[in-house]
Amino acid sequence: MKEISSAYNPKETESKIYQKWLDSGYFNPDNLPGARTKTYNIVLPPPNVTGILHIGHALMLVIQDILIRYHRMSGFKTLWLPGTDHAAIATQSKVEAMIYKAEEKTRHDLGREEFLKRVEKYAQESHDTIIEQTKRMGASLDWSREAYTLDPDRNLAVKTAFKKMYDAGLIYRGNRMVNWDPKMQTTVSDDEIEWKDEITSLYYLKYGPFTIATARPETKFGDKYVVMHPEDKRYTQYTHGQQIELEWINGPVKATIIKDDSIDMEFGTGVMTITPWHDAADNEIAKRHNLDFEQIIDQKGKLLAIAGEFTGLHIKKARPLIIEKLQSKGLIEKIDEKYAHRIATNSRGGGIIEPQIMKQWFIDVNKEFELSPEQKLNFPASEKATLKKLMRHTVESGLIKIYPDHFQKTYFHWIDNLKDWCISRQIWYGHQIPVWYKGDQVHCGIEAPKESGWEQDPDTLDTWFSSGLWTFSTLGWPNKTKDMELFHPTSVLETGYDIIFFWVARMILMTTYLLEEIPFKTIYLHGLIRDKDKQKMSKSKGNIIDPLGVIDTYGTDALRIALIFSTAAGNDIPLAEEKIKGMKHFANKLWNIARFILSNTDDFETKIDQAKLTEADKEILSKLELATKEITENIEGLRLNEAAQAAYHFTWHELADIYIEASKAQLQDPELSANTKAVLAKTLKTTLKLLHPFMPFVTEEIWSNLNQKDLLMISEWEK
RNA sequence: GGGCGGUUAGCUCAGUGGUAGAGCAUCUCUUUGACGUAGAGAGGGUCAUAGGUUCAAAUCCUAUACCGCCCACCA
Repeated sequence: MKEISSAYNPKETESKIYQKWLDSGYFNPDNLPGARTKTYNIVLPPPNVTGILHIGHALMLVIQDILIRYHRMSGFKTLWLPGTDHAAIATQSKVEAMIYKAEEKTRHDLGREEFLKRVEKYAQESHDTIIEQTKRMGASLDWSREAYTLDPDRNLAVKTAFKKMYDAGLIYRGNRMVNWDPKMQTTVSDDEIEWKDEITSLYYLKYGPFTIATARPETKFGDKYVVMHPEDKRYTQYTHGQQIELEWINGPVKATIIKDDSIDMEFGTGVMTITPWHDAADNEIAKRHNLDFEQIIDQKGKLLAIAGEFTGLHIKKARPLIIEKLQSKGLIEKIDEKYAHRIATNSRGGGIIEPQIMKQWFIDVNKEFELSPEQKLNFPASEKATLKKLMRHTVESGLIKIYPDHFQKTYFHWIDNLKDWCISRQIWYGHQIPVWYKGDQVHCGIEAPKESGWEQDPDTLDTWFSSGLWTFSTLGWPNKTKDMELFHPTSVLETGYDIIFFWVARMILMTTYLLEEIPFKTIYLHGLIRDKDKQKMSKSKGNIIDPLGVIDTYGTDALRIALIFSTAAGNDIPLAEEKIKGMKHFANKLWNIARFILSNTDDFETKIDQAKLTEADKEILSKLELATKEITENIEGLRLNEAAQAAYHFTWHELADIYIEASKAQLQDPELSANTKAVLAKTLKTTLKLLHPFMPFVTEEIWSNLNQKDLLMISEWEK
């Protein structure tokens, strides 16, 4: 027999095998042999260029690679399309921090052009790292089609999409309340806000005859509306619109009584004053009653002229001084120093959110429009569409299926509460808004106007605007390409459930409008990986399992099957290193099964003689057929964990424990020897195929010893 | 305040109507020509609790308890 080490060595094998796959060209569907009329296609959720590969990426890559390899072996024209995301705010803030640390310079010190050069350099390096790491997972991605959310092709798609929506009135510019991050000097979307618990002081202030409570006295200068519930019996003497004179921070003011049923009578005194410019809830009340909006705080977090003697002070510094003044004027009734509330922060590395009313670009989710007669959404022709309606319709009608299905409710709930999406950001790294101004004129287009004097809007687009186009911008849209024709809509969108709002919903929004079809037929949501204490993995907690470290110790195949083995869709996964270790044993077991069989036969093409089958032979062949059926059905049904368990169980407890033991005696029997070899050969070959999607490296390596004419990765999955 | 998920072996998790499973841990045996990074075997579970449906429930229904997550304009 050939000289094969008794222990499987993943390190030696993996890079060699991956290169072999690359050389074969089979990652690219155009190179796959056979007729292949059916297509199967997944776009990789693009990892952020700033990041390094974490265990969540590893899980995503494994799930998708299993689906891809299975379908490739099953005769589909299979495309898995890779790419990375420029993650605008996250990337910019990271580079800004690095530059400030090294040179004490801000982006404004460097200027837009120079700063962007720096960001691009960083993004490029970071990109190379994460791509190398992705390859180590064994991902069979078609690198010839790799895309970047900020490259020229995607930029064309973004501009085209923007223009189409602008022309249809679905994108508008307007003054609205936004989440302003004074630290990064940009707006942030609702979904990018992270709420943090904080203990602070709650001040009870005397506001004329009332007592109002506030945690933010520095916003109170402009308060001239006092709001209470219309049914609050304590305040029946006051009427809506009534005006009263009272002494306030900087002197006497005239306050107006407003009755609004959004007021919680139980809270404090049941009375509050409002700050429509700087608080979302107050803003809603003010809009309902058509009240005045006054800005108190500027974009840097400093108080405006309305603050009188405090003008120009930063709110942080102003607060104690304001309290002092209120104290001296006798306007403070009491202070609750242990008031627990939540503050909004920018989760992408910025500061505390200060709501502001600003001129921004928005996508109108409620504006009605008509779909073309060619629409592939089965949306009733009699009805006017809105983005919101289409988002709901695609899932409700079953055009798009979500696994596990309870996430449907989450999805609907989010849509029902969806407000217009603020898409402009005041950062520099990203797609610049394709709108130019000249005096009062506005031009939206793919190219800048030819005449001089036009100036482009300096803002960039929310990173999810470009991500929302991902399923088709990667296929060449807006050009009419062969890839678009073949591979859209995509088969499955596989991602973590934490990203359903950010991304999944936005892809549906963009695709249903721009293409009038669905972006994908199935959404498969995986869970979040947590440590054994169910904590989210994060650098600050120091509980990260580094997939690359694990690969070095146990091998990629062990990590892959460990990740999938006990992972039901949508469930969080506390990953224990012991499981990976156990799966390393499994890879080794398979290796030695192959070694045993290889030491007994060189010929893997011999036909099995049905007449000579022993009971043990019949048993293993029938179990093999059963396992094949079970694994196939489970992969088709997206129960990858059950498929993996079935493959594991068959290999270890049917093939190794029972049949290989039985075969030892049969091999000694001259009557049975030849046929036993044929059964062993057949069983090994099929087992390798069954395990290949889960453990591609070790199976391909063993396969290479079987004198087969082509790679295991394109061998036929025999159902 | 709404919504969702979880509670199964010492630990971490699979299992969704029909005799309870995996990895790790524990114990015993095996240095036999596939495998000592191992194998064979063993112990260990009233499947959170209480009701209900069913011939049959870890699995379906109802309630309770505890844990966790998401959403929300409580000053």
